[in-house]
Order: sequence, then C-alpha cells, then structure tokens
Amino acid sequence: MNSQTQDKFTLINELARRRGFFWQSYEIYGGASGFVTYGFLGTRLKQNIEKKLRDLFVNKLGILEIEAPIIAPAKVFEASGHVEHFKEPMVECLKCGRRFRADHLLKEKARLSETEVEKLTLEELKNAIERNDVRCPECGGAFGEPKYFLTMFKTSIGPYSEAVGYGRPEAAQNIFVEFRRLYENAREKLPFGVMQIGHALRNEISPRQGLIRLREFTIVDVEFFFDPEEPNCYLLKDLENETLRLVLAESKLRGSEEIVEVTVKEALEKGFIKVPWQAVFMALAKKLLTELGVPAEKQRFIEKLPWERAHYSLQSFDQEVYVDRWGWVEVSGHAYRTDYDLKRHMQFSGVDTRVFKEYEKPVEIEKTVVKPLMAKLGPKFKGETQKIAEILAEMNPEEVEESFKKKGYYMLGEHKILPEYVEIVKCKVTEKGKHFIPHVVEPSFGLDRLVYVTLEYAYHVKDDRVILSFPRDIAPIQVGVYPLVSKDGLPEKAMQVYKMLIDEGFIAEYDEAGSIGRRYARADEAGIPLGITIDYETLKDDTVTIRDRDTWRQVRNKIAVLPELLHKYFRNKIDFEDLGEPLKE
RNA sequence: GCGGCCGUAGUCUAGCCUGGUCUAGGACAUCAGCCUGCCACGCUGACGACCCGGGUUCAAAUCCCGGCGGCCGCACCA
Repeated sequence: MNSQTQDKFTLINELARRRGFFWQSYEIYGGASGFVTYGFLGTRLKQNIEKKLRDLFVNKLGILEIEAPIIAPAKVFEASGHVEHFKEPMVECLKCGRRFRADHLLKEKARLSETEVEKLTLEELKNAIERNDVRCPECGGAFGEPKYFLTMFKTSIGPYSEAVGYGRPEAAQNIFVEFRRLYENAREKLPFGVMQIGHALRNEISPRQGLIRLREFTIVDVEFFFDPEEPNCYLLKDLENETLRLVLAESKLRGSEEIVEVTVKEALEKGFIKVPWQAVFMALAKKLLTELGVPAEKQRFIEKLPWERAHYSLQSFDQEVYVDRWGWVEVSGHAYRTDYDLKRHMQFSGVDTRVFKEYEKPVEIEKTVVKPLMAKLGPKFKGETQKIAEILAEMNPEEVEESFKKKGYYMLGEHKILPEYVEIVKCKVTEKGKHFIPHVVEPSFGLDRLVYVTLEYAYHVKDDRVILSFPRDIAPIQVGVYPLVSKDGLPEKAMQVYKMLIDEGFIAEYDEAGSIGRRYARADEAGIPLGITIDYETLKDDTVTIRDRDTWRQVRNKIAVLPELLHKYFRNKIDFEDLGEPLKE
C-alpha cells in the first residue's frame, strides 16, 4: 500500500468499491459520470444518516415529512424561476473549440455590469459580442452562436412531446407547490416546517468528484415557514450559546477568508445572520456534522455574496467541511428564501398561497387598494376575468403602481395589466386580521456529501490497518460475532449468540472464516463498533469477550446481559468500559 | 466541453516502446479444505482480467482511429 502518496479521496473510493459502500453506476457499459450505486454497507450508512436527520428535524422539532414526485410539469419550474436561471449562456470558439460563458466574456471585455448582462437574450448576447468584437481569449478566434446549456433534465410527460416536464433540481418546490394542503394539515399554524428527502437531478457539465458532485443525488430540503413579523424562534434559548464559525461576505469582499467565531446570540445581535430561525438551523447543522464525526474546527459557514446567491435567496450561508483533496466543500446550504417561492406560485397558478392571521382586536384603517374595473377587464380576459380580478384586488398597490410608472403595465403571471384596467383607490376598512405570505428559511443538505465526509472523518490507519471509526449510532453493522476457532462446538455456540442478538433487533454479522485476527481486521474496515468472541471459557460459564473497534481493548461479560448493555451502548448511554470486566492480557 | 496523462482479475501491478515465445505473470483480497486458543499466521486448491468498436497485419494487450470512462489543469457548480 502506498497510503502516503494517495489522498484520502482515492483511498476512500477504493475502499468503498472493494467493501461495498458505493461505486460508479453502469460499470458494465463503461460507466456514466455523475451516477452512483450504493452497496450493502453504503446503503445502510446512508439510511442511518437519514435516520439522524429525521430524528433531528422530524422527531425533535416536529417538522412534517413528505414524499413527492421527481418529475414536474414545466410550469412548476417556470414559476420557481429555475427555467430562467438554471442555465448558462455559452459560446464556442470556432477556431480552437474552447467554450466560455458568454456573459462572463461580455462582463470583462465590454465592461457590462452583472445585472445588465443577466438580462440579455441570446440574440442580444450575440450582437453584443459582435459589436464589442469579443474574441476567444485563448486563440483570438471568432465565436459561434451563443447557446444555453440548461442544467435541468428535460423530458416529456406522456406521449405528447409538447407536455414538457423537468426532473427536479431540488426537493423544495414540491413543498411550495403543495403548501396550501400542507398548511391545512399542520392545522393552519405558523411557524411550521416541512422536510423532503429524495433524489434530485442536475445535468452537471462535468461531474468528476465522486459522491461530491453527482447528476442524480439525494437532497434533504427543509422549508421552514414563519411570520416575518414574528421571526422569533422558540428554540433560540436552547441554542443561543452554541458557537458558529462564520466567514462573512464583507470579509470575502476584502479578499479574506477570516473566520469569526460567535455564539448564535451574538450572530443575531450583530446582524451577521438576518433571521433567528436561520441561525438556529445553522447551529443544528453544525451539531449534526459534529455527531457524524466532523470536528467543529473542520467546519465553517461561508456567506454567499449577492451575485453568488441563488435567484430566490436574500441571505445564504454554505456550511462547509474541510476535506483532504479539495479543501472546503459545501455539505449544506442555508438560504433565506423569503416569500419568493410562494409568491411566484401564487402569480403563476392564481392560487392564493397566503395565510390569515387574526388580530387581537379588529382595526379600522384607511388603506390603498387596487380596484379592478370589471367593465374593462371582462372584454379583455373573458372567462379568466373573475380569477384575475380577485388576485388583482389582493396585490400590493405600491408594487402595481410602480410597475405602471416604470413599464406602463403590470405583469400578473402571463397577463398584461394596463393602468386603465384598474383604479387605485383609498378606502376605510375594518380588518379582523391580515393575509400574508409566510417567509421561509431553508436548510438543505446534500446527503451523499454527508456520507462522504462521514467516511473521510471515520477513516483511520492503525498499525497499517484501516479502521472506519463511524460514530456508533450510524455504523452500518453494529456487532460482529465470532467463534475463536471453528471447531469444538464454538461455531454452534457463536451462532446461538448471533441469532439472539438479531432477535433483539441488533444489526449483527456472523463470521468464522480465517483466523480471528483476520476477522477483526475485516470488521474494523467495515466499521463494526463491537466484536463478540466465543471462546473455550464461554462453553464453561456463558461469558464472552467484547472488543472495541477503535482501541482493540476487550472486556468480558455474561451473554445474558448483552442485549440490555448493548442497547444502552448504541444509544450512547454507556461507554465501552461499562460493557464488562477488562480482560487481562 | 477543451488540453495533458491514463485504462490488464475485486484491488495493486508485470508485459506495451521493439507485434509472434501471453494458453497474459505476480501480490493482496475472496471462496473451499487443512491448520488456527485473541489481532491480516501457514499450507493445498479454486475463482478471476487485456474498457468498447473499427482499422493495419499472416498475426494486436502491444501499432493507428473513434467512442466510453478515470485523474490533473481550464471552464462549470443557480
């Protein structure tokens, strides 16, 4: 083994393939980049990490879990903004074949701003490139037609190709799309959260980083809805003294990656994090990673700069973990999505996504409203008039007026509303409460990346032997049962112990192949925390030895007390030393 | 997608330059048997590979072309 020369990524990928954690899919046909198959051990490891996420979010915080389709009608991702934003304009040099982001080139050569460039259509990009005589920065060649590369997987639903569908690039939209019903299921109370664990698809241009970047991967999206006027978080008290290591956007602007370590409380007081719920989820994410075996000093939260943020986000932090090959790698994203998604789905679907909150006392106020003029709307929009009028009446008058001033019309979904269709009037009303769109903070985890960092931090070498020191509550196999030698009735006795443990609900493995040392070594490599060995003394007094994977120490105890002690051990209630009497060498 | 390097059993590798002696050698792992009284012991045996497709040639693991895949760099990563 040349473990000195190979980095951990290589070592882990080899081990993963050899022992059955994961490998590249479709190997017999040459493999396909960006797709992975989990084997027996990997599947279980992943399930156990999922279980931890469920325990944290669903059991402890009362977040509701759903499971929804991967394929969605095009409309969903048009509304979410993904069709518009989830693509990059690219141009290819006709001479050398190199490809570049058209917008990046223009930004540099034509000195256009980020926002200006983003608005350009393909046609405009092409003209701008010609006008500014932008040429290939590598060879000076001319460029071909700019083309979009859409990073969503596109398909058609049913036999009609015009029924376009997309593979979801995130699990979040299912939650926003179903918001009405989910809110009802949650008995119409804020705050509340919904989680979805499932596959997502992103047609990455060149995914070459194993579990770190896949085209099909498992995402854990939690959408937490709250009233922006009451952003306070009832968990804050429990977590306010947890520390967070932050790299703030302002440091990044100075070109520094300086880490400020603050408590959750300070981060909020100093305005580093805008929303209390977001700070709390960040603290929970840190705890989760720590429990997966990543030390706090190998974690940080890095704030995204405005132009790095997703289109829906007002403030974003990436939780990063330091890995051997690439340095800091994102494992979760924490975005303040505000009311962006629900608002967009309201505009596109025409379905009201607002919630109602009753005031303690009704208030009489004078307010400005948009009054739809049915006589004008009717002839124009025919059958849809009623629906349009209802939505218009609920729109924010300032927003509508501003749009009239700026553009001369207002876009309600795909309907163009001209100023003469409505009146903006002041009137006195008694309000019993208010309608509003809840705000959302979203912690979002890449489960495959969690699996990877768990493996990397579990990876240890002791006396030239590989040990995967998984935290005991996520180990794919909990106990190994071994006869010291495979003769004299020891295998039969060991089998009895094995069956008893299975019956008690443990994930156990029986192994009698090869010498005892070899079996211990094999078990260490699969990350099995405990080994139970049946020896000649067992036949006399029903005691067995219990071996610790990480220290190779052994203790001895009665078979009869194993179930209770092991249950406590795997729930982290007792330590290895409490499992029995130390064995004298 | 571009450029460089690369692709031989589950893993690591010999052979490739200089085509034939390759029925492709070794080590580790795995399986079976013996052995084994606590950390990859030993012995015997078994399983198991030239990435795919074309071409050149009497003859291709070896030379050429294309594809697929990998690593590194560029680009990309909402």
